Order: sequence, then C-alpha cells, then structure tokens
Amino acid sequence: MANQGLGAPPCYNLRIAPRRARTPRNPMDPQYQPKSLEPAVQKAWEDGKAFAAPDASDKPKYYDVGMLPYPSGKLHMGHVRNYSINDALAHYLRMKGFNVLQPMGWDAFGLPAENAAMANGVPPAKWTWDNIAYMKKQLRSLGFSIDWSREVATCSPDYYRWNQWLFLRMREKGIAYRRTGTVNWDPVDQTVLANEQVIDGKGWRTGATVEKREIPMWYLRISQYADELVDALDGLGWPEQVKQMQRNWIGRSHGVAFTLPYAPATAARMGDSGGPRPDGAGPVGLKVYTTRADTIMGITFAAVAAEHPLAAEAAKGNPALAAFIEECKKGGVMEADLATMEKKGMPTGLHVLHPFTKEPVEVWVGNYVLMGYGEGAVMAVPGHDERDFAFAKKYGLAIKPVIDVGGQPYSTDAWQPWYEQAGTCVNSGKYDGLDQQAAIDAVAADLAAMGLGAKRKQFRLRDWGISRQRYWGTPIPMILCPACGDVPVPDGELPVVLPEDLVPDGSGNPLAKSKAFLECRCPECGGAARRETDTMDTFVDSSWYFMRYTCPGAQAMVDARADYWMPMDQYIGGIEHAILHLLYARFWTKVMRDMGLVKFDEPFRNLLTQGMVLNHIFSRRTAKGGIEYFAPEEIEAKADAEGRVTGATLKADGSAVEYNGIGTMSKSKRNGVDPQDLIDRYGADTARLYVMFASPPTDTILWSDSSVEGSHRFLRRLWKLVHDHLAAGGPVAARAAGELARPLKDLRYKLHRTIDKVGDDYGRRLQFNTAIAAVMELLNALGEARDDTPAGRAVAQEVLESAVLLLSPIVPHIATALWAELRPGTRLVDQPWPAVDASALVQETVELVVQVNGKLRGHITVPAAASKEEIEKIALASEAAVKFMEGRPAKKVVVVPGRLVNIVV
RNA sequence: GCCCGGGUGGCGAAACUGGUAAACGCAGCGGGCUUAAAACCCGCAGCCGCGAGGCUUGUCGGUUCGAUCCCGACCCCGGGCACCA
Repeated sequence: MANQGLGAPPCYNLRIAPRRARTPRNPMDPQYQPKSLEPAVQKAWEDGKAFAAPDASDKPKYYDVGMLPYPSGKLHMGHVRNYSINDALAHYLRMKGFNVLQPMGWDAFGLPAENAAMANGVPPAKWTWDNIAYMKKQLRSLGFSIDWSREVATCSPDYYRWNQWLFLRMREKGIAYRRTGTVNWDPVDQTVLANEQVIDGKGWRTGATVEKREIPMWYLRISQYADELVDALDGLGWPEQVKQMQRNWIGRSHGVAFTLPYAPATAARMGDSGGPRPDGAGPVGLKVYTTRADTIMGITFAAVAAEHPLAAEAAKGNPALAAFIEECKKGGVMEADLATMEKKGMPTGLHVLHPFTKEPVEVWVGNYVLMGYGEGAVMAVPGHDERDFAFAKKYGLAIKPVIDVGGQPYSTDAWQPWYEQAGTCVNSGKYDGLDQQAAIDAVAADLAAMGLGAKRKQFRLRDWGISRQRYWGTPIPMILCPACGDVPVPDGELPVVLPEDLVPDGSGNPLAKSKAFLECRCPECGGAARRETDTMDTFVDSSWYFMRYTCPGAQAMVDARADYWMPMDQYIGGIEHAILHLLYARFWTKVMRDMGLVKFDEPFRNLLTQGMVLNHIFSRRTAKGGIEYFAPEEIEAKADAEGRVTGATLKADGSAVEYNGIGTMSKSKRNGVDPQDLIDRYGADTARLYVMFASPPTDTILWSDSSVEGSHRFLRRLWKLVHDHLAAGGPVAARAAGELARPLKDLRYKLHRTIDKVGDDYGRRLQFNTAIAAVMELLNALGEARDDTPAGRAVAQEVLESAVLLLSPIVPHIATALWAELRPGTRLVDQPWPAVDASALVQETVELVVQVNGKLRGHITVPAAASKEEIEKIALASEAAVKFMEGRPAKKVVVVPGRLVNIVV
C-alpha cells in the first residue's frame, strides 16, 4: 500500500484487489501456512514413495519401531510423543546413510473393544476397524515417515493364525500346557474379571465383592527360559533401570528347599509315619523354601497359604479354620492388594519339627503367604523377616533374634530395617560366629546329610497364563472331545477364525453361547466336540508383530526378510511396558529361535522407554456401586495455595466428583488429550516440535498446553529468517572454510559447535529438547550478527541451510519447503547430515571462571594453549582474586583446564 | 507392602564425566512499531538487600578445594506388581 496511486488513477486502484506491490518474488508464500503446506509435502512424499524401505541395500540397515498403538478411538499425546521420537531418529539415520525401516500397526484385540460394545451395541470388530481408520488418518496428518505397506492389525486372521500355529508347536514341545489357575470372579455377573475391572475388591459394574476361583487355563513355560532371560540382559543396550526391573521380576534367588518333618500326632493325622518314605521319594512333612537358611535357628512357627493342602486338611473338623480359609478367598488376585492386606492368620493345630532341635513348631495359615511362590509355605523367622515379625507381634508368637548385625542392640518392641541385613549367627548353636554365606552353606550341608533338603535355585517368575475368558482375542486352537480329550486343531484348518459379528453383554464370553463357533467335529474320532472358547492374552499378539512387519505377505510365520531387518535396532515405547510386554516378547523370540524360525536371540537391541504423559483423573461411584470416570475438560477443579487439587465438580450440573490424583493417559480413565486441536490450529510440525521440546523423552510430563504458542512462534521466526535472507539477494553459495573477520568467525564457531551438539543429541543421547534449544540459540546468534556483505550472506546461507537440516527430523514439512527455497532444484530428502568443519572450532583464547574458596568471583581470558602454571599465574593476578583473597596466601590452587581456577585461602 | 524412577525460578526445563545453577522456551513486566489491535522488534527478569554482598536444586546430615550430581536417613509424586494395554 506504500505505492498507492503511483502512476495510476486512484479510481482504478480501488477496484484492483491485490493492492500490494507486484514485485517479482519467490513463488513460495511469504507467510508460514502449515495448513496448505503440510498436505502438499505429504503428497510429494507419498507420490515419490520417499519412505518405502527396500529389503536389501548397500547401506547398513536400521530398524526403528514404536510400540504399536491400541486403537482406542483417537491418538493421544503419548502417541504423538512416542512416534515423534521414532520419526526423528528415522530421519536422522536416513541422513546418516542408513536403510531405515519405520513401520506401524495396531494392537487390535483387547478389553476396551468389548466395553465399547457393551456401551453402544456395536460389535468389537466394527468399533476396532473404525478406530484404526480414524487413527491412521491422524498418523498420516502428522507426517511420520512410515512405510505403510507393512501395516499389521493383530485382529486380522492373517496375523493371528500364526499365534495359533506357534501355540500348537509349543504344545507339542511341552512349552504350552494346561493346569488350573486363580481368577477374579464376579458372583453377580457370573463372569471372570480382569484385574482392572476390580476396584477396591469389588466388581466395577456390579459393585459385588469379588471372589477367587480356580479354573483350568493354558500356560506357557516361560520359567524354562528364566536363566537365559536374566543372563542375556547384560548384553542389551537398554536402560539400566529396565534391566534391573526385569532382573528383579524374574527374581533368581539361591536358597535352600527343605522339609520340616511332621510331629508324630500330625504325621498320624496326615496318614504317614513321619519317617523317610520306603520308596525313597524323600521325607514327609511340610516343604518350605528359604533364601535365609542362616536364620534357621530363629524359627518360631511355620506358615502356609490358605490354598495349601495342609490348610485344607487341618480345616476338616475345624469350622473356625474353614471359615477363615473361606474368608481368604474373598477379594481379587492382585498382588498389590494381597501385599497391603492386614496380616491375618489362624493356627492349624498341626505341628512340624525343627529339623535340628526336633522341637515342635506350630503351623499357621497366613494370608500373607503366597501359594504361587516357592512351596506355598514358609519357615517363619520373625526375628529377621518383616512380615513374620508383624504376624508374630499380632498373634503373640515368639520372636528369637539369631543374627548379630555389627553389635546393634536388638529389641522385639518394633521392627528395624537392619534386622533383615546379613550378619553373624548368634543363639544358633554350632552355627554361632559364622557369616551369612558360611552359615547357609553349613545349614544346607547338614540338611542334605539328614536327607531333608538341598540348595535350590528359585525364580519369582511364574509361567505365563494366556487363557482369557473373553471374546475379542485370538481363539486358542483346541478342541475338547468327550472321547479324546484335548485335541489340537490340525494345521490345515488354521486359522480358527473369530466370528466378527458377536456383541458381548457383560455376562461372560459370547463365544461360549455361539453354536456356530462352538460346535465342531473331533479331528481324531470324528465325533461331536466343542471348541475351546478361551482366547489368548493380547500380550501374545504384541510378542512378535515387529517380526511380521519385516515380511508382509509371508506364507510362513516369518521368512528370510526377518533375518535382514531383525534384531530391531531401536525400540521405543512407554516405561509401563518395562516388564511384561518386553519380557514376553523376549521369551517368544527365544522360543521361535529354538524352533529354528529365526536366527537371533534377542529382539530389541536398543530400547528407549519414554516417560508417560500424565493428566488429572476424576471419577465417582455409580448407584450400583461401580465406578465412572470423567474427562478433565468436563470438570471444574478447586486447588489450594500449593496448587494441589482439593475438590472438583462437574461443569454440566455442578455435582461433586472425586479427584484421583494424576496418572497416565488412558481410554478407561478418560483423561487422554486428543492432539487433533493442536494439529488443526498450528499444524503437525508445531505439535511435533512442542512435544519434543517440552522435556527429555524419558521424563514423565504432566499435560499442559500453555506453551504450544512458543513452538509455533519459533517456526514462524525460522520461516521469516529464511525469507528475509532470500529477499535480500536470493540464495547464494554457502560459506566454505576459510579465514573470516571476528563476528562472522564467531558465528561459524557457534554453527559448527551446534552441528556437533545436535548430532550428539540425536545419535547418542536421544535428547531432543536440548538439540532444539541449541538451534534456537544459533538462530538468535544469526539475528544478532546481521551482515549484508557477501561474506556475511554466505555465512548466513550456511547457518540457515544447516539449521533447516538440523531441525528437519523433528519438523520435516517446513524443513522441506524451506530447503527447496534455499537450494532450488534439490530436495531435502536427498541431503546428508551436515558435516562439522573442524577448522571452525579452533579458538585462540578461552574464558575461565575464577573462584575463591569455591565461590565464583570473576572471569579471566587466557590463551587456549596456556599451561596450568600460566593459568594459575594469570588467575592469582586477576582483580577478582586479589580482592577476595584479602591479602591471604593461597593454600592451594585447583586448575581445571577449559573450566575454572579455584583458589583456596 | 515390594521393585524401578523422579523432586531445580511463577511454569516446562538446562547443567552430558564432581567444576560458572537456572541455557532454551512459556507466562510476566518495561519500551519500540501501529490511529488502534494483532503480529513483529528491543530490553528486564531466582530470592533477600539501596548497595557491597548474602542465600538458593524436596528435608536433614556426610564426603570434597568444589555437590543438582557421590554416600546415609526421611518426606512427597509417578510407573509396575503377572487378566488394562
């Protein structure tokens, strides 16, 4: 408008729409318009198949996978965070010359689909496939460099047939087997409940008190691989934290298993003499396992789980005990609940004998003894085991200290953490004075000599129960024949296809009511038979999907292409999967290896566990006693001065709701944040930049959308810097190495330091927030060093090209557009990662900090090559040193080259 | 309860191997540009103190010339605990 009226009658000017000067300019838009720019860039990638990964290449391969999403309906911020990290690495490694594969798929079986079906009557299959379609659109709009030709949905028969096939192979090898297991039972709905569906010991829909129930289930013998699963952790490029969690989970311990012989009356009751068996099968009595055999002289009672056979025997003719055992069946099976329960018990009236003193020891039933670990029975040493101690205090049982820890005084008044530390045996007869290991060895040897026991390696890890009494999962390919028993479905009849039109109603598995599915012929005798209606745990689905990505359409479970891509180079997903999913997938891989299907031992070479994206959780009880959740945006929350939420009401009607603290974003708790608003308002690049800049990937973040604006502002600034540079004379050749005057030399120093740092952040540290900050600093420095001379413009060109390349893994759309303008005729996707110019990093002087007694007092500038002695001299002569030494002599001078000088007076 | 993490300005964070605490950004304040607003640009900014200076990384204690970082105890928050995924 500045040239309004120039050379033309004003009346015409009013009619001409674009009143801006029509100077020849770059065809690109001077405004940053992600809405139009991003789809155009995405289309160009798609048309050029820019991210299709060939199954063979001269380049080294890099297989980069994000844990596949559950198709819950919409993406949430956790997904954006996860796949933005994956994608940044994928782009970075492509630029570093790797053949990169980044695939995507769907963990499509699971409970939420059944819940949705119950809520609105839509079959789980339709709900799931609709969600997949929507979420795929969202992922595409985020512009991730995914090779979509390899997509896997675990609910498609082409995929789950191989779950069934491998299950049958495992059964043949005895890895899959059937036995009873304990489940949560809702007595009102007459159905098995998932742990998640049990809230405070009650069914989530009915509010009824949950009970434990024993039912037959299929198990996979993961315990057979326990040693290898522990030992192989050492060689993995995983966070130490995750390896430690897996080690503790597997819980390999070295202890002693032995028998506490029955006392004579008990032996008679148990129908046995109490002596060694004539058949040599070992002595009869109560079998226990302990890692603390050194405390054996401190036994004051024994305790068994409520489910232990001895408890059942003792309950005969003891109504009080029978009632207690019955009471122990109340409540769910969750370990957290069992462990926090008040310790309760009851004497059985039965006795065993201490193996060495032969004194009678009373056997109790204790609700804190787990049937699933060891022998389901323990020798109780309240003096040195916290749980035994609490139990003994409650029931007035004797507490006998038998370990001395550094002479500290023992008191039975209250438990002290050091009571369970290793020490020296006391009050232990012949073992007195022995240290822990010597005592364990001696006790084990004596028990062995008596034929009562031996050292044993024990694991905490239990076999993997895969049976689920649910519809929306992989059918277990077994047939139950009244004549032949359990009969496997023949390979030729796989897959056993899950019908997709059933709608669960909350009263058990609809497969069990579907004649079409249920009724079949026995493959062995041809008689009428029934199909197994249990389906597989969805962790089966996620135990090998990453192998199937590598060989889409394979006629076997996997083919040779899996050997090219696997093992995976980088796996990224939430820390909540640190144990179960990652352990099961490792186990599954080893089984496949032992069957000759794959050649590697471990599936995931490197692992990044991203922190959770957390949000507030609000809920309230329903009239029936169940629970319902509310999204944070439906809530008006009140907070105290420290920002803690103290109360909350529903915006709609002002009714009170309960605040449940903060927790991970999930569909079931309704506290996920849909990133779609962000994408619609600011574009994918801003959303991606924001999640990457907010914090390091391993940190948890509490959701807040307040600083998104800043990320968008930065991209606009970048856009403007490039366009201002080009407007001042078009693209020029970037600065090559060579001598420059001071401000430009400093700018190039900053540039190449930044290239070095950003590469290190992407490639080694996997920390992106600091990489982005470094580029921000670089662009700030460019803005300050405005220089329109040819040399200045050449350095500016180099800085801008580099900044675009450095940011491109995180914001690929804007980077693609800006690159096309900075280097017309070339494409960003063809560019390598920028190289560091070592000559730009040479400096003549360095600035050091001067400290007196460890406190910062001033700065000195010294030649980069100065020796420690020279630096010390300059520092002592500096103004700051003279002032703060106050004439005192230096007792000591610490020189840290490149950092500081500390003068101690 | 057990196992694994975390706690730094008003907020997100940085400090990578024990060496300048608070880079980079958000929010804020002051100024410029504008008729005005938006956008943009410049500047200020941990706390106390007029200042010199002192204090500050959940709390308390220790090691060290020097501690956000190592050690001990405690408090709080998150993840997992085997049928949520």
